[in-house]
Amino acid sequence: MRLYQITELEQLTGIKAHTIRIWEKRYNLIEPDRTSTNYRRYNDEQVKKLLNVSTLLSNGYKISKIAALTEKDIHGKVFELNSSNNEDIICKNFINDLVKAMISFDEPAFEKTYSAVINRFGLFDAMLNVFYPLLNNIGLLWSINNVSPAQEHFASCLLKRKIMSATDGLPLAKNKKKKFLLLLVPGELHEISLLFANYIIRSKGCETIYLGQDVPYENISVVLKQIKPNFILTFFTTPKDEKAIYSDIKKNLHLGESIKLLVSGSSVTTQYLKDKLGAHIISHPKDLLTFL
DNA sequence: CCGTTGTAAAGTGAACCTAA
DNA sequence: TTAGGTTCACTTTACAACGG
Repeated sequence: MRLYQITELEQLTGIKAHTIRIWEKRYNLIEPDRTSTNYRRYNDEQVKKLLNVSTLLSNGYKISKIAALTEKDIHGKVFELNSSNNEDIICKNFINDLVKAMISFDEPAFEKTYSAVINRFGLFDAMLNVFYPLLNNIGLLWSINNVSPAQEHFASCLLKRKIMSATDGLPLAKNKKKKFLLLLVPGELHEISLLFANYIIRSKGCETIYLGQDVPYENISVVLKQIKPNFILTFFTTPKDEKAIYSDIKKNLHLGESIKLLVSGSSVTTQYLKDKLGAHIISHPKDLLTFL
């Protein structure tokens, strides 16, 4: 079983490490094992408990009251809350449920929550309201080390599969005038946003050519010549400043006048690429919808 | 009834130490 | 050098008690 350090717990639950320690001290809320050097190490059950606690907390329960409850009571209360009607709370509960399923590699539970989310929001709003926040929570989109812990991997693989099958279910492109090429350049590894963008574009009836991640620059040139897309959409999520991104694009991507570049991702926060390359900056999935 | 005061709970900040 | 641990003191908030 994987053990978590307190900062990871902070990430997963959104509760400050300091606060977690204080709760431990004042209420014995969660008493983790310690390393030989006295560092706290939390197990899956403890993470789940804290997720439940955070759910109750955001529903107006006092920490002192929560701390007095048994594990079973906490579970019961959280279960009741899932039938509440407040949008924010529902999202938060969904996210917590998904994190819980994820850390215990519980695919059926993940599927169950996934279906509930989709039923409620549809794929588009589910992505915005639940799955992006989830991925942010687990540090996936902004992860610095490109080796994801197994649980992140598990969750992102499931999500990818879901988006792909949703995309497959869409009718074929009707609008042949707009052809999009979607890809990630070498070094960019987080494919989910790209898959989601693919879904959005396809759902608007436009044609897409999906190349996925880690496409060598030589291959891109070949594809460009052959299929002549109207637009290229790509994401930059690995931390890198925009000047470096610019020079990479300038050096490696030879776009003619006829191809418009669309860029997005957490590393693209300014208008720099727009000024330098005339690129269209997508800072939110809704921007993409507007663009279409 | 309403403003004031007291108090406990909850969370935060800072200092200082040790481990990684 | 940074992350994590402990402790104390502080601020903020909620709420009950009080007195006019």
